[in-house]
Amino acid sequence: MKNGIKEIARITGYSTATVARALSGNGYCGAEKKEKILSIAKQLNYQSNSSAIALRSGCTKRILFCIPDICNIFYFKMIQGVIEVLENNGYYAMLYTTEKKLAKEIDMIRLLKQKFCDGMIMVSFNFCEENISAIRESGCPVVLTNKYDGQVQGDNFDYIFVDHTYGMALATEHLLDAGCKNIAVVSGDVKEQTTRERLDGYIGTLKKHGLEYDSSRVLDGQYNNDGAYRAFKQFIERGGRADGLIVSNDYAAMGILRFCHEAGIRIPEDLKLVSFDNTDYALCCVPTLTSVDMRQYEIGKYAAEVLLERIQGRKELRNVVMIPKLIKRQSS
Amino acid sequence: MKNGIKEIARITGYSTATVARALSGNGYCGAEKKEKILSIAKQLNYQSNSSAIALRSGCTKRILFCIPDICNIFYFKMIQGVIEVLENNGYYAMLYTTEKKLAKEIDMIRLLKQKFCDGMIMVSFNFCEENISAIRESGCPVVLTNKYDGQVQGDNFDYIFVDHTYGMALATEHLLDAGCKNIAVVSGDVKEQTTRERLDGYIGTLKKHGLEYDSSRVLDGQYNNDGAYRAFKQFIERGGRADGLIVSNDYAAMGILRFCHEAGIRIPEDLKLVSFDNTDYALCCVPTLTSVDMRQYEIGKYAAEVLLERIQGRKELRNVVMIPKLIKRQSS
DNA sequence: GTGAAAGCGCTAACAC
DNA sequence: GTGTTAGCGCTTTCAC
Repeated sequence: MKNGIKEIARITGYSTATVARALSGNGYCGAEKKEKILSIAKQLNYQSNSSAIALRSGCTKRILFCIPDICNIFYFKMIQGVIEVLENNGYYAMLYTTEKKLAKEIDMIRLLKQKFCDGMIMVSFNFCEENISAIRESGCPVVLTNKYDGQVQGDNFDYIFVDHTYGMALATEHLLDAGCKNIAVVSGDVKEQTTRERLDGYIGTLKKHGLEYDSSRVLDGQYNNDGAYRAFKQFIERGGRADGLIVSNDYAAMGILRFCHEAGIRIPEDLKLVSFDNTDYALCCVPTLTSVDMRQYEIGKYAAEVLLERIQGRKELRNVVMIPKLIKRQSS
Repeated sequence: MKNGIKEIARITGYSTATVARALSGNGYCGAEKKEKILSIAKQLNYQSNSSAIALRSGCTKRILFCIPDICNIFYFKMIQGVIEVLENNGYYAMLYTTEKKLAKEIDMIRLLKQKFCDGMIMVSFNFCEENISAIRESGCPVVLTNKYDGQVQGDNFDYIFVDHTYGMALATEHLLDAGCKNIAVVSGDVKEQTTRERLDGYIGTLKKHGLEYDSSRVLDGQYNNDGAYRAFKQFIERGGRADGLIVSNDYAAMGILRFCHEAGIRIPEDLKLVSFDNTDYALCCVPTLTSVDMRQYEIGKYAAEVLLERIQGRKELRNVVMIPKLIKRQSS
């Protein structure tokens, strides 16, 4: 069953060009012919073929949005930001998860190169020689959501990022203001860029206040709920003491709340808690969580805007840095 | 800058057919020629054009996965189920959010008709004449994740669903077993199919035990956190009493936990709580939540499998019903 | 105003 | 083994 423009042309006896003109509204077509064509098209339940249009026009009107993990509340607002901007500009967003795997990232870049999409927004924890050079080779518009220092003039990618160091400084300052003397941190693997950047903010702030940095107070909670629970539990059981705690994200903070409940540690009386991300879940906790808003919505929004500008032909580099914001609630 | 098969043929002096054979591995091509072709292809950074292949082959190797709301933990495991199956079969899943809007659903069906994808999995709270007839007209393979009674032999869609009535019966039975005498429900709008199906399970179980159904104990919490919080708060403040509560999902249950904490209602001592969905967040709460697993992972998995079978040519209808499972935890 | 024809990049049938 | 050619469905000159 084929029912393209050709078929309508055959039935009506007009040329394919005329049919195309009637259907698209571009170019002239007599009123009578147009009516007949539209009626036949409706009857045949005609729909244009998106692959043919993409092939012909060289533009798909879609963009690829790669995130490490779709099952993570952190990305909710970022996704919304991206989708809103694209939708307002007649583009579709296709979501893909890379599961933090380089091979999957490379696969997505390959897809991009195959003109599957007009551009890509990529969230990754590991921008390295391999994926960056693949992005360069693709020659297609790309926006990264991390800082990337090796960018050079003429590159085909831009980046948007949030200042993790500053965010951590905000959290640390806040706890110091609240009178905390021993601030512990439940974070992630220091091999990750984000973890290191945040650690800098923590150490820097302590130093600024003339306080000593004690590495035994910095725990690896793997950015997740159970990891945070176990890391802090172990810390306390080994005799660690803290009156302030900074946790990598709201989900992990829920693990801390759970442990503290079991251990009889009162929040905020015994321990003041600050987490990151300021997701909707920060409001659902008992107590509600003080959290550093990492501007996810704006990241998504600007990433999409910057990408569309590139697609529309901008050549100069464009990078945006977002400033985190501390939202105070019951937990501190 | 064009660098397709034609360009490689021009440079090497071979025919496009030979180049295509060398690149795809289909058909014969002399070793020497092949080597030269591959080397030039690499040099030119050649990648096949996905639109051209889709146009030519009539098959895109992608499927559209439409969900009402991507920012909802309920869908996490369903998404994983879908992605896993598709990935194992060489397909890509494209995620789209319809925001519970009929117009967006219709738009997605239009995309499907435009051969944007080979098939579609659609989650909707509102299968009606309009979207179902659009699906029929599309003639493309589709799987719905709700029960749809109007299906007829020859239809191009299948459905997978979970028995909400049974799930609600499980929850109600469990609370009755635990000794509850007054079981309240925080659910959603009865205009929605799901809400009505669950209500049937609640009323049916009460009746089975010779208990009276009191509609004032069934509250509309809009399936969300704040809605549940406010609905239950109002209920209690107006003098409502309950020793058992069934909440529409884990996220909403967190709103109940928050209210109970404020109101000094102890869980499970004063109020036994059962929620739905059994997401990871049920384990993060204090206390951990008894929750009815709605088999989201399996729904996603089977939806993808059934869809692929359709794409591969199955003509008979295929419908699957999943049985929910109660997972007992601290809250009851 | 309308039609004929070329071509986007690829593949497959057929010829040699 | 390799080349020629037609055509997937659409758009866009260009000619009439």
